[in-house]
Amino acid sequence: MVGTELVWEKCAGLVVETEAYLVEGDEACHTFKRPSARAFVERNKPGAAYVYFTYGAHWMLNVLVKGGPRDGIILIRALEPRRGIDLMRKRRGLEDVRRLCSGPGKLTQALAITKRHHEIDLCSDPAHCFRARPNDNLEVVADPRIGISCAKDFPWRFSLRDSPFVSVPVKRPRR
DNA sequence: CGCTAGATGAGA
DNA sequence: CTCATCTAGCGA
Repeated sequence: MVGTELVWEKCAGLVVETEAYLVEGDEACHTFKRPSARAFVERNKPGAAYVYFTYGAHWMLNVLVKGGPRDGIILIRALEPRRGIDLMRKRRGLEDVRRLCSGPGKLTQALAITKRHHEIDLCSDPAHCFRARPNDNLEVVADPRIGISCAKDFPWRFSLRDSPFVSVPVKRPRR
């Protein structure tokens, strides 16, 4: 998904950072402890939006993927704003383009994503979808997930190499 | 720049 | 009680 364009009504941005959560056996995935999350996976097709509220303040946008034992939920963590930037600025109350969508809670605020988008199909609505883009030299790096308190070792945070739009800069080896 | 505190609501 | 976060406020 990194490198695709997330289209959201009047706004759009390049996906530059995601995190993968595995439905089976991943302690950090909602399905590990929540029957409601498992029911969501059961009743939905791949491409369904999984939107939830956390820390009493922030919405998180996730996408359901399916592949048998590799069923998963992908958290969209950061975007490089491409369209509707002034609208994003207004919603965020910020000017700096790099800070508009550089975090999972920031991008939902910039795109006005809330509970009402939970469970919508992101494969059938042109106003809410991921568009493939021609990417010639796309370099994606994998690192440990951040912001979680368990299963920290899985290197399932994926980001566009050297993107200045990610949430937390990827640690680069010194040279 | 880095660090910390605290807001705030839903699920279990 | 925990939590896949963010920002203001403070100090260097």
